Amino acid sequence: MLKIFNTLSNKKEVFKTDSNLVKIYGCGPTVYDHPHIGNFRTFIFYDLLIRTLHLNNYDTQSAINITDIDDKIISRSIAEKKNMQDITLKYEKSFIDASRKLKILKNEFYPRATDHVEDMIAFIQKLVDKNYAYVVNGNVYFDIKNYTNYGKFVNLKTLDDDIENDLDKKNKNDFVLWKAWKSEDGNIFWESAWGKGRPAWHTECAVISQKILGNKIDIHCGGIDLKFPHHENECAQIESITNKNFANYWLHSEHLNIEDEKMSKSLGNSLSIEDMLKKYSSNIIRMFLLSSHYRSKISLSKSKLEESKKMINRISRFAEKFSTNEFDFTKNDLSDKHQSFIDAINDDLNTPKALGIFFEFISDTNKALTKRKDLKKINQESIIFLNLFNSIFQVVDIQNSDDKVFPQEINELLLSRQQARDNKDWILSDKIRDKLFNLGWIVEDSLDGQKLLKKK
RNA sequence: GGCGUCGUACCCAAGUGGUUUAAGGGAUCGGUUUGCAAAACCGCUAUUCGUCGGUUCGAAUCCGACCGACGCCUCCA
Repeated sequence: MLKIFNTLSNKKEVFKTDSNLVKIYGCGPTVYDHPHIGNFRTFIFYDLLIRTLHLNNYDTQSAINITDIDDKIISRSIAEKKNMQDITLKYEKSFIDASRKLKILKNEFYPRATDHVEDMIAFIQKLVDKNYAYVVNGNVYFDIKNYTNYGKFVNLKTLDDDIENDLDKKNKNDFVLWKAWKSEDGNIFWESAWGKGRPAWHTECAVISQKILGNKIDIHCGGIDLKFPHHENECAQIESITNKNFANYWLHSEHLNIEDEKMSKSLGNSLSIEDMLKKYSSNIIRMFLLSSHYRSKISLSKSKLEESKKMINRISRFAEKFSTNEFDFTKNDLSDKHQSFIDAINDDLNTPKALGIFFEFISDTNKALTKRKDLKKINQESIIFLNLFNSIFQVVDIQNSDDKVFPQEINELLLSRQQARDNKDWILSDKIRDKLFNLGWIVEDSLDGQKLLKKK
């Protein structure tokens, strides 16, 4: 039984659908710059969610939107004297590339805002017709006073009512649906009944999600900072028209901090995922992100990344003990240990707890292995667990037999080292070990003879 | 200012009323094993969960106050 924390109710709820196909919409990147590791905390969380649904035998259909209409993109395009597309396509590619490298399952849809502007205009017109929106100087605003359900994610009392400088708006928290063209926007605009302009962010997501996934979305997710006002405003637009829940479950992931501060491009403390991947493998980054719960803040630190690396080493060494061509499991073979791992994941995606259970299993199994009894059973149970674990975490590269073929030179060194060992010539044996190390190989002596590992 | 989240060992991090006199990982030190290493294993490291009160037969877990960190209320994953 899968439970997830629904931000609408602020409670863990049992996940229910009337269809086996779960539709998920995740707010994606604004493509004006390279995505950073904090952005990817959220995208890895989406991936975790989808993998967990698959573990529970659901099929999924998911979309992550590409926000390619935005003030920052426009100002950058003007400043750099480039076409808007030259910028957006570059950073969209950067996002997709990093997603692939981080082994994020491919979503069915990556819709761009620019491909749906006509629908947005039609949608805004509907809101205007129904009196939920008003037009001032070519801008269109949503009128929150005309929509009684405003305040799903926020306590309205906390919002103050001063209109301050923005005299166009009736209420301070009215939000813009359509932004009128200004001279700074250059030649970037779309024609509409209200004049030249462009759709605003909240409308982009609202329209795209409905267009791509239909009006029955099971899960809508995003980073915690989008809860208010972005998701509030999406709900207001859609639900004022449909009178139905826009999405049944809203999931929000916490931030990644750096030195106790939120990582963000505007704070200037961001670290691009591209640069991170130069220093740390995708496995390490995944492990780092998944070893805390998605609703807790985490801090980026070198020591934590090093720790993640060591965790992966421990798991990889464990995995190497088993014959890998049998990596296939059926649910019928699950033992209590496997089940408690699944239970942890199904308890609101509790990856740290699940990780603890898996490590406990590794430790127990290593103990059992030293006794060299029940090897067949241990082998099977371990292979199943490794596969189960990896179906969620995806941090172990299972070695296939090709990796066990070593270069000729290395094989010769191994052979002569074995001869030296047979002759109890420890000095020569150690010399060859050092030589192998310098060539990038670690040799270890076990009961079953020499074992060679590639230095990482 | 308003609203909210969090504070668990040297570090990271689960647990959110009794089966926990607090999982798991990292680190340190000692030991087993090994020709020596490495890996693996064993042992040590929180009678205590920010502080102080309260509720309860019983609290890290509920309530209150205080202290500290962070987030949202403006663009943001």
